[in-house]
Amino acid sequence: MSGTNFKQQLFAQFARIGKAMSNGNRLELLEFIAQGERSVEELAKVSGLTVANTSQHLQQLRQTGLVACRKEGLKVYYRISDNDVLKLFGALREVAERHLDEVQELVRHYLTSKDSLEPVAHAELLERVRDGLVTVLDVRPNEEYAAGHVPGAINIPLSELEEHLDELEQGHEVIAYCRGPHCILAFEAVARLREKGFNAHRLEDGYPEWQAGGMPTEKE
Amino acid sequence: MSGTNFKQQLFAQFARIGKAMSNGNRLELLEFIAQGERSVEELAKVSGLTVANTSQHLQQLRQTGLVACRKEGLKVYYRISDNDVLKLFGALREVAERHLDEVQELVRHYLTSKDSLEPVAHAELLERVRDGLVTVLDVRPNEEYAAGHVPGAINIPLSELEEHLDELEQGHEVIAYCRGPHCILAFEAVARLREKGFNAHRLEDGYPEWQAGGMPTEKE
DNA sequence: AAACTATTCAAGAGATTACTTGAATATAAA
DNA sequence: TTTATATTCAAGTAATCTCTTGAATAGTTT
Repeated sequence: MSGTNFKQQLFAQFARIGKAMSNGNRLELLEFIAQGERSVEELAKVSGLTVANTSQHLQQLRQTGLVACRKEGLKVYYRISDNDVLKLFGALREVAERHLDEVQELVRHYLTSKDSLEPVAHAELLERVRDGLVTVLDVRPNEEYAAGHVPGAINIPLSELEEHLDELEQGHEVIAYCRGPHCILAFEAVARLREKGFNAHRLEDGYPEWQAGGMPTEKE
Repeated sequence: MSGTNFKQQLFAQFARIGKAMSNGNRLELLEFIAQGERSVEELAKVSGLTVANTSQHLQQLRQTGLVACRKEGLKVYYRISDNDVLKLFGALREVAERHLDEVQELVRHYLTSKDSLEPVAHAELLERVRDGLVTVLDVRPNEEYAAGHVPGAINIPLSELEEHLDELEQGHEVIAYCRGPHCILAFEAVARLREKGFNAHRLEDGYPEWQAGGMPTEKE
């Protein structure tokens, strides 16, 4: 039956997108690329893969239309091809965070393990802020920050973190927070900041919990 | 570095979701399930797979949290676990339709091949409607239908098609339309209706083109 | 209990995937 | 032209995936 045949061919094509996203290294590359155009070399470096391997993954992403590239001189720069790819990535992430026990486990483990993340309690944070010892970093999107945030916090959405590192003082301690304990924005911010040499920590819970706990807030 | 390790483990988990969606048969099953709870046997039948194979695919979907199931007597009924799974599927579909040439090719080929789909032109449709010969079927979501539709068209979103087949007369010719030439809702409706024995056809283009072409419209 | 049914489990064959290694291209600099 | 650099290509290996087949399990009916 040709209708069925069409359907199967169609789903086989859809599956190519799934396949492109079925490898952790490729997803990591995709996320790096989502932060802005990157060359193969840069991507290989941040992902820890060999250049050849990186190149092969990138070509798979390209063949399914998830990324596009342009050549400039010796280098080839890869970028996300379209906004809908980010939406897809976000949807995948959400499903994973909500339905995979392993993800929740993983987040909980890393967020609570002392030597890797040390969350900072609410009261403790206020003290440190008063003493002028810390920079509080809100990594949520601009709109959410504008709707209310921790007093004195500066806003750098996670996606723009690398470009705005100059707003943070190297010596200063940085405390990052986001939406809540299940939101991994803050974790990622801390991980990235630590890679850059910052003394970064994570706020226990997120803004909703801060607010619900009766702590002071501030609006734009 | 434990931060990097966390990240890689996290992406490896995300990749499990991609892997679950990396097979055409599984995606087809997922779509059937999205239309309502189905037993393994039913799913095996509509997909054309063996029962054992179907069961194995279903378990993969279940292990990644995309579907859930309940047992009732001898049968096991599978359902979509959550709305966010549908969002993910929709996002994947959109990316595939917009970025894979093969999908566009496939749709164009099947949509234009005479013996399988025969699109109906705008002017021709109006004539047939006037003569009371056809039922015009709008397969878009309710909101879109409410915002404007082809005069006299009835609205059955694709996802509810099977449940509302009684609104269509068997003998009557059915002309389906959706958002546009790249939207495959209408094609699927036609394919499914034909499987059920209806004399179904597809409207050339979709509602935006109909409107843009200066044809009459109607609102809720 | 015995027979039946829907589903799952287990093992195996063939295809596909991920990564490595070393060579091949293509562009830029000397 | 020669040399250097960034990327891609190609071949090979180990691991994984899909599907088939036949048996095992769990629940229903007789």
